[in-house]
Amino acid sequence: MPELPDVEVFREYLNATALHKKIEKVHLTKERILKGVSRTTLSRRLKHREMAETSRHGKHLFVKLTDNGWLRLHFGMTGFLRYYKRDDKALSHVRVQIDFANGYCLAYDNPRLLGQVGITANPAEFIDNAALGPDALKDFDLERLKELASGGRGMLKSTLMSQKKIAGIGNVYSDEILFQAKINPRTEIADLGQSRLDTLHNAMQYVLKKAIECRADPQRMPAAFLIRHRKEDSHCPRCGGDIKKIKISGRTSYICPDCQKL
DNA sequence: AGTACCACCTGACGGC
DNA sequence: TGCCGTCAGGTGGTAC
Repeated sequence: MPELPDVEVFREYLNATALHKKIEKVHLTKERILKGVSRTTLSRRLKHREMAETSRHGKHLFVKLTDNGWLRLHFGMTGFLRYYKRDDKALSHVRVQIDFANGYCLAYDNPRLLGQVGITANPAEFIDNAALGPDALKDFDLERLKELASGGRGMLKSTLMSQKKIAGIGNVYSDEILFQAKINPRTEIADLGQSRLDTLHNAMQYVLKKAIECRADPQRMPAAFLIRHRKEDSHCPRCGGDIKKIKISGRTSYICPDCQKL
């Protein structure tokens, strides 16, 4: 699930719960989730410190530790955060649990283990090393989209989902953006004229902002959002036609063939 | 460079 | 009820 809007909501959640609290202990139940850091280093970096601030780039959440680098969280397909009192009923797939002195903890839960937990000196360094593109919401103006369109080739949907070109958009929100912009996901990016690039850019900003506003919860999103109709045999909220499920590079995509003509 | 496909994991769901 | 195949919103590697 976690794409840019979801991770932004996690960030706000962490800000509202776990910030500025003394860390007492770190429980790591699945070492596999760690990336580029050892169990002991993770524990040493966190212990006796506090989470001072957060930042997000694409689907990565960064948490600054007082005087000691940044914790990095990536959520894969099934990760999420939960802050609760330690004696409350435990979640089923907690991979990292950070205990605070106040008796509460922040749990990183991730059933499928496809995410990553790491430590980095600072977000900029990680973003650079990973060669991530600009954040789709914070750093992606119309000019950058035009640059991307003039430089590259390929299907629009693949471009939107490429983290090295634009960071933060995944399968669900690329479908949503293309649906709102009325553009077919197989459109060649080089074939987009100025007016459609403009439309696409507006749709990106609108969809991502609106999704965050709705706390990344499809139920709260406008009825005109495709995300509420991601199943077979459903109807386009705009024209009433049949929503189609197609495969693009092995990923499931939902489109309205009438609104999104090639 | 782009694309298709597989692998990594586990859980949910539909069909039998 | 239970077993089995299929699929899932991410990413990275492979071969073409």
